[in-house]
Amino acid sequence: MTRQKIEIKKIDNITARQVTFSKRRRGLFKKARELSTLCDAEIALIVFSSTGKLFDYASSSVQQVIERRGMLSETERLDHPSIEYDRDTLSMLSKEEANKVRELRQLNGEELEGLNTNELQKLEEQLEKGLRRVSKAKDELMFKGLDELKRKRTQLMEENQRLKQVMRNVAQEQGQSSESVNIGSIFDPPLEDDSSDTSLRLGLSLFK
Amino acid sequence: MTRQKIEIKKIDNITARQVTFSKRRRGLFKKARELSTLCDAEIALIVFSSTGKLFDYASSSVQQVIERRGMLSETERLDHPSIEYDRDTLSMLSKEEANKVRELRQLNGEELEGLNTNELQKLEEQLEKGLRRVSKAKDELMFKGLDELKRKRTQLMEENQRLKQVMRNVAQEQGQSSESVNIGSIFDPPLEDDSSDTSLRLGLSLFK
DNA sequence: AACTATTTATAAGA
DNA sequence: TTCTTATAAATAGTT
Repeated sequence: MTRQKIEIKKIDNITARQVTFSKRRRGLFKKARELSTLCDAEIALIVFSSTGKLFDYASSSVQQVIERRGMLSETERLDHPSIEYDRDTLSMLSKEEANKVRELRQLNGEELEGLNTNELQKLEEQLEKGLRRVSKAKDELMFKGLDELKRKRTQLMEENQRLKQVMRNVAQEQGQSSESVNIGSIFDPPLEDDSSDTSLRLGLSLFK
Repeated sequence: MTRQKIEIKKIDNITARQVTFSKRRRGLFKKARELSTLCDAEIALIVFSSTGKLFDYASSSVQQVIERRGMLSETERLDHPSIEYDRDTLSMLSKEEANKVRELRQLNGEELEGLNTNELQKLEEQLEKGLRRVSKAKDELMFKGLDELKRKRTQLMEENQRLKQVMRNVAQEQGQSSESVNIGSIFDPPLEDDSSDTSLRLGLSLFK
């Protein structure tokens, strides 16, 4: 590709091969990153050198991409058809689907023998559909829910501390005097209502 | 990269993004094939477009490469290109690194002209290192930290509820009688130790 | 690890 | 989509 055009076949010379591997590997990973960034694609790239060394890259995580791929049916993998997904119903469906998927996975071969091919076909479709939804929900959760979770956790810890402090005050005062305590105030700064925390619940439901 | 140099950031225009995806995807897969052939490397490449369409390539089979990767120990997988990382400080590092990476990515050509080659080289190395750290930190967060946060939140909410209930009891009793309240007990059931949890792995097994 | 002559990839436009 | 083309980027062979 430069000083001289090369033929794309295995490089015999070991040193030359390693040099080329090193150069081209960098180029390949760079291209993968660029594609991911430019086009908002989810990418996993796994490379083993001829010496067995592993190099990998993923826009999200290798595990996640592998799992996502695993959720597609064989047909989908071969034909790579597009999958459109409905963001709006995602959160409601994810828990339900996750449960369904879990149940289905627990069915073993023997239990399935009672079903006919058509029923199995439907079951499989349902399973795959559910898995895809779960996968997408997980994507959503991971990229959006985490910060929210952290915030919530901090909030809870703070309130917890407040509550404990008030309890200590109460205990102390009960033990020493009869001075009244303004207990009502501890209920005042309520936790933000959970209903505003859709993505959090969505996320959590996946892992239960 | 031609008629005009482009910045590596998400392409806003949908049409342009799809065109670029299509072109660059071909390029990426070609490079992957060439690397595999020239250097006798085992490669798997999985790409999901932003519309959810799957494209994949493997020199052998995707499944085989995934399995081979899965056979490596976690240490081998995490540490391979000379990155050691500290689990305990990971969450702090990841944000810091993410910021660094973001800043570096935002530097455009003009800003970089002031730096000499050596400095650019270092900058690039730093960037790459940061990217790898961020990627790994994300893995960790996603697969371990999330569940931890979730559990913590649940625990905190439960304790919170307990505390509030006791407070209500106290308030009620103070308002009605002078019967003593065993306040000490509310400090008894401490937060469960974090190290014993396995629910995340159970949950994730759904996806395998 | 650098250099550089060429090939290759590709952004924009048709 | 496909092609064209000017230019940026990658890289094979060299040092």
